[in-house]
Amino acid sequence: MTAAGGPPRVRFAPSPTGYFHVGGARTALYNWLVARRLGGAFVLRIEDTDRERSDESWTEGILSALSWLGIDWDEGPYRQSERRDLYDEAARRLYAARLLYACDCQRADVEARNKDNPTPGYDGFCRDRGLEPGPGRALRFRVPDEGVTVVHDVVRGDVEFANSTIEDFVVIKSSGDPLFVLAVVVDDIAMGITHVIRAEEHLPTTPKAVLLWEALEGGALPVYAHLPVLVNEKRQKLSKRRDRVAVEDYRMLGYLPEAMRNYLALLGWAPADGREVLSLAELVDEFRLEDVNVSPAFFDEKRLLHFNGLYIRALDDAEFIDRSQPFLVAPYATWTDETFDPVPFERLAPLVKERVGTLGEVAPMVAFLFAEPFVMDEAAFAKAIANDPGARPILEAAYDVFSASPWDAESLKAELIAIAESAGRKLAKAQAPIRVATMGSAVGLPLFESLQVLGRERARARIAAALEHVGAEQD
RNA sequence: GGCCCCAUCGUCUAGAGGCCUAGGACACCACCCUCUCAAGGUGGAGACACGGGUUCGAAUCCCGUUGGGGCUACCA
Repeated sequence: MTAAGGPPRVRFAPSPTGYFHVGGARTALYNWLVARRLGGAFVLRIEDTDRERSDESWTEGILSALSWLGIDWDEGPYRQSERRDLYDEAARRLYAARLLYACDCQRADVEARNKDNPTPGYDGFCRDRGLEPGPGRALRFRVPDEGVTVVHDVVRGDVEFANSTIEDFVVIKSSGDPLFVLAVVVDDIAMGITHVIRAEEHLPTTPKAVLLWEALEGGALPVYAHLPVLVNEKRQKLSKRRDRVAVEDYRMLGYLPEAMRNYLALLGWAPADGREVLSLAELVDEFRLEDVNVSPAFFDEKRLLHFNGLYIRALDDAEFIDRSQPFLVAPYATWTDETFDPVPFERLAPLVKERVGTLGEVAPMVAFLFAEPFVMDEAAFAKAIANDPGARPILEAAYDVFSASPWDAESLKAELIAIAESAGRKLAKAQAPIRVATMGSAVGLPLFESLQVLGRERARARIAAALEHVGAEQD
């Protein structure tokens, strides 16, 4: 029987042993969606029973990443390191019921005995030795020799494990510290968890959890849901060491949390119709654990980028300007506070918004306005000016005409069209030298609006400088 | 090796026996739009791993093979 009826209580239980990656974020999201949809509770629990590898700074990173994603918790964060008494008590109960036994086997001994064993794992050597618990002795769970343990999983159906294939697993280390499988079950029971939603990699340990849950008389088993793993381009499970997929990295690159959330939600789940852009409210409303896919999904940054662009363009101008602020200072900005001016930025912002995939791309696009000294892309200069014999007359004409022309985008465009005509070029070809001379790049924001904001003096000064530069090179 | 999971375009997926000549999206290609770059529009190429069943009929159900993945710690 599984827990049913009533609002669900779910938990997200990361271990603070490294940076928070997108796989964990997806798991947290799915848990959160289940809780919010059914009016349940989302419990946050830090699984730091491994004192060697756990570090408080990783916990802080997890908390901040969750907050950034808009995933809030109703209880916690609990820390397993502070709940030691509960695990000790559970172990005492299990030992008293003769479900646990002490073991002093060393790994090497077990392996030596298992040399010819076709089904390796702990061989039960200490099962009936009657060793007293104590320092240097681990406590193992006595797994039934026969029968099967079934894991009822909403996404995978029933998964059966023959008890004969489950070894007598350690529950308390020889140091006396509890092992995660015990801590998890004790906590899930104590916290009234109704749904255990986690990554597929935990599926093999789930029968052990079920055995412990029953041994501890935890009542109705939780509903299990093992989500497909997220994989890299080589189809391997995303790993903190191998793959650069920290949520924090995406945040720093200028991804929007709502875009990340939307993308993550679609990794292993899709709404009934073909919609892909879904608001948080829609996600909460439509997400169903039963509809989660079973096969691994590749975390595709290209697709994430697409979603991010969509979300950025959907921002209204004022919000875009507001959200860009953190990305207009170092290390994104190549200028100093003294040379930055919010007014020109805000005037070009609507044009910037249409052209960036991440907020991290904003600063480079407007750097021509603020960076001192002005930075020139030498390759673009060579192509559009130095190696183009027609560039000089165009620049000279622009330099002259711009001295008196009305200074607005429309007039500037008209002037350049006239210059292009007399140079026998189309506007697309004629604008290149001016663009490179004034903006330092062959690509970027629309030229005329940019010139208008740049200002007559600076525009002409840059054209003059380009002329001088090309003159020097040709001498 | 053992246990377990998975298998639709390169990628994320729709598809729950006839609606499939397999739909959408990203990426890719072409064209249109266009002051560059984007964005946008139109079109194109691109998949049911294989073999057996079951059935009047299978991408959908069953079995097998192959392939991929996870776990196999006194990590989580």
